[in-house]
Amino acid sequence: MRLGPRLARGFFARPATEVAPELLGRVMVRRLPGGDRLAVRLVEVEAYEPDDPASHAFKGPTPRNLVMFGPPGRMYVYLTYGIHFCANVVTGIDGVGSAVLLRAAEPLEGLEAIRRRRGLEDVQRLCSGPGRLTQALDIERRDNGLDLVLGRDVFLTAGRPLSPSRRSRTTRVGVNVGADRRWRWFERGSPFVSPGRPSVSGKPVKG
DNA sequence: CGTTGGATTGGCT
DNA sequence: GCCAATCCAACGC
Repeated sequence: MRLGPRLARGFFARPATEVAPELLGRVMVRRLPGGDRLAVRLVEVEAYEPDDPASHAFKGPTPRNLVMFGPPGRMYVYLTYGIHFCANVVTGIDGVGSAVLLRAAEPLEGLEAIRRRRGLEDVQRLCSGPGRLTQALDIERRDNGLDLVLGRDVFLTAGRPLSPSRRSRTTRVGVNVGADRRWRWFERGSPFVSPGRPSVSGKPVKG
């Protein structure tokens, strides 16, 4: 399986809506304390821009979202619904808050280790959602702020990016404000994409 | 200081 | 389809 070279800082130093679709087909590598290596291929992402009311960064820096305002290429991890962690890649320029949420992936390496972590056999559901992906890769609060460009424990490699014709684009999942923005991208036809339902234009997700 | 609700998931009706 | 789980940042008083 081709991992390719690491993605460089410059790759992330662009608007989230530009970086997000180009992350499809890239490989996320996770080195576990025991030495095991996990690798997954990204198949679903969402962009969160600075002027985006759905973004954690919309109202300015807070202790939680501070990493989003730091340099690009770092990982922003937060706890959602008190239960699940979500992993993002920080994008744009230092000092401005933007990121790409990693929503789903296809396991490439360490399948059995991932199955054990998830307590689940079905390959298609191992990483098919933001909370599932972080559980599969053992990403939690302690990993918030890790540098994906220079770090050893988590990083991204070139993989094989998807041509635009193999990408699909919709509104984002679970978003109530800024629901009209079509900032979710995924690999067309992939069985590893999350089952989450995109927001409907003009209507909130819930209610 | 008390309340609210969320970039979700899995289990149950 | 419905809803509980479980934390805590954000916000109102």
